[in-house]
Amino acid sequence: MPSNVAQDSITADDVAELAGVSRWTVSRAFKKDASISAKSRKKVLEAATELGYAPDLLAASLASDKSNLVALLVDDFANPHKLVMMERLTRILRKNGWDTLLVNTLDENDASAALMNASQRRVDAAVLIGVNFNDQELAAALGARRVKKLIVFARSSENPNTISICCDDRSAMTEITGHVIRKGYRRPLFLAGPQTQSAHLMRKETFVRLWHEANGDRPDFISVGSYDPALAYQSVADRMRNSTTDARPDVVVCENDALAMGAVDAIRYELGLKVPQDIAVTGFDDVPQAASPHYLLTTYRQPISAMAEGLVQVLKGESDTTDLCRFSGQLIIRDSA
Amino acid sequence: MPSNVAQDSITADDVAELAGVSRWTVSRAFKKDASISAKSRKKVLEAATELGYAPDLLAASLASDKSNLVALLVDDFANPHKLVMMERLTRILRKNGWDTLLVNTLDENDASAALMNASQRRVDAAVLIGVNFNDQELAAALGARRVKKLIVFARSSENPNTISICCDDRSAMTEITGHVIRKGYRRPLFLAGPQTQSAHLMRKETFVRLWHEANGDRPDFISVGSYDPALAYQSVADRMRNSTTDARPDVVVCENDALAMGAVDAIRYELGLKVPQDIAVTGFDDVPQAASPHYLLTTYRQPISAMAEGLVQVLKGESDTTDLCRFSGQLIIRDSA
DNA sequence: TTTTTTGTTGCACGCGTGTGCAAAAATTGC
DNA sequence: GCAATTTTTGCACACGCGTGCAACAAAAAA
Repeated sequence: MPSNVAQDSITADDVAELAGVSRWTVSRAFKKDASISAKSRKKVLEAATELGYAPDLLAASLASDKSNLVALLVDDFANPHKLVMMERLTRILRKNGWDTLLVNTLDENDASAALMNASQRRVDAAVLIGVNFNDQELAAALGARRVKKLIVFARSSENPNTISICCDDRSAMTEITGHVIRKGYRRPLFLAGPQTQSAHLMRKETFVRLWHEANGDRPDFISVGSYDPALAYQSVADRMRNSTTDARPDVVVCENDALAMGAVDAIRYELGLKVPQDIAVTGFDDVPQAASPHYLLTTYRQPISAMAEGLVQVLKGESDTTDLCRFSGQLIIRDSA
Repeated sequence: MPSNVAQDSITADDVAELAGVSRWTVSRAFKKDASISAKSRKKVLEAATELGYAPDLLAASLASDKSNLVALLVDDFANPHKLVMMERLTRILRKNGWDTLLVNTLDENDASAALMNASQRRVDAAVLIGVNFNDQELAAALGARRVKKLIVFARSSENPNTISICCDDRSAMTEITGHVIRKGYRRPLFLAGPQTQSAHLMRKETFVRLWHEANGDRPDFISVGSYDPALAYQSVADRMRNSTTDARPDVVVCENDALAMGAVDAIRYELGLKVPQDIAVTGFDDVPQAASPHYLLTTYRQPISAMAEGLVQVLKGESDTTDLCRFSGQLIIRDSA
């Protein structure tokens, strides 16, 4: 090999030389609101285009201690709603300058290992959209100051060190309950997900309380180990197979659409009954499949985009923190109830 | 503030001091197969645990020119199969030391902008699991040496600068076609996705060719603009609404499950017909929903995990490159055909 | 024209780690 | 017990860019 000229990576120095300015001016040309004349910015950008230069975000992160990276922790890939959230979050984050590190926490025994790993990449924040996070572990991870901001998305969290961005579960469930009561159903069954974390109990408790206030009795409920339609199918089938028609619920109120879809299928294909004539079903999330003619789920749509914008505010440090858990969505009434 | 002691970030220097060794020994303690004595590694690791130290991956990437980061480009969030692939890829990549940058390319007018962005983070490779990638743009992005490796996952690509990891579409479709022919269907309709890229045509062309060889006639087909069940629903409904029973297809062979699910729903809820008695349907991918009693799709399961392991081989630079497009999956026969 | 103000540019230093090589220590052979 | 090995350790330098400040030029005011 004859010479040792720099081969692939062009740096700001190269651009500086070509543009006839200093390296720092190059840096400024790429920074919005930087103190630089229009003339030299133009010079620099032209030189950059000619050389095919783009700033190295790794080096920038190291130097500025801001990575513009957000870790997205997910542990529940059976729920199609996660796909919706990922799409919305990645898009809106990107629009605002953040990239997304997707972390699958299914294998980790605890989320803090994943958090640790994310922190090694200096993420500006970790966003949890999963379900199985132990509040104590989160607290520990934050205590060790491993990650700058910890945000629980689309779920309420009681952990004071955590920022929760979600819609008002209580008022949402109140709408659903009101609809169910108005429709005149008499024997509800609440289908809940994992009962391990307190944050998951809100929807159930709200429903149970409101129902009791309205009708005097306390609705029955069952829970499944994860938000998986197949599991919900099994649970509902097992539960109802031996019920007499009289003892059978006439409406299944589900914690979310993933469970509701399993419930609908079980009612139809396992019990041979009709939805909603024999048993009605409600969901939560309004996943795309909920609108299909097969399900036509009555459900509740969270304002994911607005919530994602709220997340951006938090990242920018411009949030009022107070209203982040009071987003309100929309009850979507379809045929299933 | 009285003193200026280092507050949050503990570096290798801190650990070195506590362990009584040099910073470079600390570095070695965290590197597998490094030349270091068991004794000093133990000392270092204990000190690290005590201080809560973890190596900074940003600085490491910068120094070593290896980021252990892979960009995953996705532009198709309506297809539930993407969720399966993301889960599998993130898990297996992580197990092998790579983190995943999730890039939503829905908004980008072209994938090369997304590639550029990923390259600024020095990703070791970009993995495409989307659909709307223009081969010319890919070539341009690679030509500018913006990204080290470009991998097309679960799709074949003719671009020579690209590494394609996928199952053998031809033999997979041959299995499906064989099943359809053996079942004795007479009037097939092929339901295809976007017809913009040549890589998408393989399944259709294989089916059409084999069918023609077997039965002499050429099957009809329609295509939809994206792999979205709702779109497939519309297309199938529009297509068949006015068909007489005789002219109607008796089997709809779909490019994947997302389309097949839309087709099944259209047949049932728009045309009021039965699957498979009136019209049969086949899919591709074996998404979780395909196994639900509502669809029971006859479909083809790709060996995603094995393919992901193949991807790891490529990342490690240990691949034989040849067999990467010859993975073979499994025909899953259910009730829909 | 001189002084003040505003706008623009250059630079030393730091961010936290890896690499390759040379010095030092530990181990082995005779 | 000494030399030849092998293992282990330390170090200068590099990675590419941002920050804060000081120097400089240009425009505005006097």
